[in-house]
Amino acid sequence: MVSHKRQGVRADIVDVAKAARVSPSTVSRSFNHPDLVNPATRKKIDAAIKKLGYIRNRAAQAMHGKRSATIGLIVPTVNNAIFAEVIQSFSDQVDVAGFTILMTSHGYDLDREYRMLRKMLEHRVDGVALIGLDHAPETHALIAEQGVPAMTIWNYDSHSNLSCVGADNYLAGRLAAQHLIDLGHRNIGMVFPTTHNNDRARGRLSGALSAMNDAGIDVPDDWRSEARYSLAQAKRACIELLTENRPTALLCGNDVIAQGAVYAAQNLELDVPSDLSIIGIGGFKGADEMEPALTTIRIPADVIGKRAGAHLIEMIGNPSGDVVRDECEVTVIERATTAPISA
Amino acid sequence: MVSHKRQGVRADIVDVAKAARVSPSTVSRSFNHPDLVNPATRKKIDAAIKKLGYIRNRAAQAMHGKRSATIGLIVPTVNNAIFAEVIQSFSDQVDVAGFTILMTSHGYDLDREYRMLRKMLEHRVDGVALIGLDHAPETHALIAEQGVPAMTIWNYDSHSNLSCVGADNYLAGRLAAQHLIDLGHRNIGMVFPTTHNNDRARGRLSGALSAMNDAGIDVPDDWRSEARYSLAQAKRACIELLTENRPTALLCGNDVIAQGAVYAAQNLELDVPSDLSIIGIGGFKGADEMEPALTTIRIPADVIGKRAGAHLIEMIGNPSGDVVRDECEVTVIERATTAPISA
DNA sequence: AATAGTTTTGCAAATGTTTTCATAAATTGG
DNA sequence: CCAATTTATGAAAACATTTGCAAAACTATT
Repeated sequence: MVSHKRQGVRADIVDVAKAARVSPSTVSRSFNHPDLVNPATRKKIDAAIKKLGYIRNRAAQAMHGKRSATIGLIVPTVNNAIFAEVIQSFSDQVDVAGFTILMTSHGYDLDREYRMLRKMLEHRVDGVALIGLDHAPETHALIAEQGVPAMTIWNYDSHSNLSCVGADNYLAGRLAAQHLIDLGHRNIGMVFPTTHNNDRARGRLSGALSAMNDAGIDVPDDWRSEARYSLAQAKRACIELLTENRPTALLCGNDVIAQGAVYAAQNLELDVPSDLSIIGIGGFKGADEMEPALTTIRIPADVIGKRAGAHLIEMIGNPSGDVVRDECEVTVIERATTAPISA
Repeated sequence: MVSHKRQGVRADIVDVAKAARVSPSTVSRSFNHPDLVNPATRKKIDAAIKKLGYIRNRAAQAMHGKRSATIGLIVPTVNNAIFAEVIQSFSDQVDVAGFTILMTSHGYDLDREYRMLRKMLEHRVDGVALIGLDHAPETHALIAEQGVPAMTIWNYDSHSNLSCVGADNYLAGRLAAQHLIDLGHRNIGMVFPTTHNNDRARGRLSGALSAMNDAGIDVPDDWRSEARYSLAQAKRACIELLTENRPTALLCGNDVIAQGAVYAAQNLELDVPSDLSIIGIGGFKGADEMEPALTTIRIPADVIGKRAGAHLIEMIGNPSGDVVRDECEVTVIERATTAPISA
């Protein structure tokens, strides 16, 4: 019997070559440029691969300056319906192009985001995707310095220096406010998440405020409330707001808060929408299945994720260095939680 | 001026070595065994690293047979509150140990899961985590053959041949049924997701059925309904079930279905819990914030993810080959959607 | 000041691929 | 049937690290 490599050791490209009686180069070519190798030889090689249970080593490949076939995805948190949706569609999109996702979360900590980016670069990802446009200066610097194709997901900004695909949150805020104004509301309460390190919320808020301002509507300070991302918190904040004041409508910075607002109204025995109109922003999947179905400004997470993936792959394919900015349309989805003031 | 490497090319460990006037080996050691290098030298090296913006190459490291510092995570979908929660806590846990997650989803397609596993192995992940215990035979074979530390998350099974950490779904099903039975219910409808390729649902269903059987309760065929994972679908299924029959309680295979059931009841003007008790299984974060708050069997996603991460890291550290099986406790959380039959 | 012991460093080989270049074999055209 | 192409393969260098081994530089001990 011919001498074996010791058991339990993973087969190697040269083991495969030996077994197929060809050179390692040919095996490598059979993977990467199948058209350059004789079909008959390829068959022998495939047989050897199967027999030995060979699994190619991407690390070795990446080391060769070739693509690592990975894309870094850095998100604030996975545990959030709306991010989960983008992540899923982004992941699906890059998967078909043969990429695998390296994912980390930073819990809205920009320093941590920077560290995660470094980690990704250590793994030599072929590209990175981040959420939103708020990043530490070092993060921007590192991306520029390393020249890695990068893409920010979720926000559109016509002046961003990083490529971006997403929605215009300012516009979303405006649309939400405009919808309420169009229905005749003048006394509008606002419940938003904190805008610190959160450009989404910031954009929405200032958009909403500007629309209100244009319509000559003033929002008193105590008609504005801040809620963190949690149904319970949102509900509590809304109950508080509604017991002290009595706006005819509530503009909520996201759908979770809006849902909390609906619960708050139910809790206070206010009828939605006849006593109180409620509008959210986001359009997460469950929103039209609520009772009553939520009126909201839809930000199309699936489309955004998908397009972000496509753009990033394109950028990896030919790194022109040009920044791409792709605006995804936001739409007002009128459902059952808003009604004209007269009703 | 001394000749430079051409601009724009990433610095390399030998560039750093040159800049710090030491050998590449020393630089490498300074990363991997800092205690073996003189603090003064280390300082010089750190300065050089900073100056050149050097980022170490994990690929090259991995190629050396060392750890790749990545863990593969293969899930059915990210886009599901309950998985998102496990993913997050798993990810946090392995992150502190320096690992990065390579993540893919397969959309409940076991063939695709196998392909994803191969992909992970190509990247030489140090370990893999899968969801649930239903996998293609080739998946099991590949894991065994490659000897990669593997862990299944979400289900506990005292006889599983793969390491597992999770809850006993059979028990969860039993507890849910028992809770209703204890409240005096005898006419119990059941709404479950499809049990094909879904061992979670299968376990829960058979657990529930066995408890009912023990109590001498029979569930007629038309009191059982199947709903896919979606609020809208669940709601529809429940409305259908409730218009044709009038059980006093509904046992739902997961919390999303339970929430759909609550909506269905509201839609039919049935009061929950006085006209109809509803119990879910899962305990997702939003459940206690619903109106009314959902009674459910809590399966502690965060604990499961965390412990799974810990176990897997442990297995990577010393690959004894022993399978670990860790059962996480399920608890009935009695909230506002269940009440005694007499009420 | 010489010896032994310890700490710190460098050399060179090894890791698993891909790729360039060269060569051999097969095919085509005259 | 010979030259000119074309196609298929192999040899060897390259990629960016890590590590075993040995040498060199210190310390401590006498």
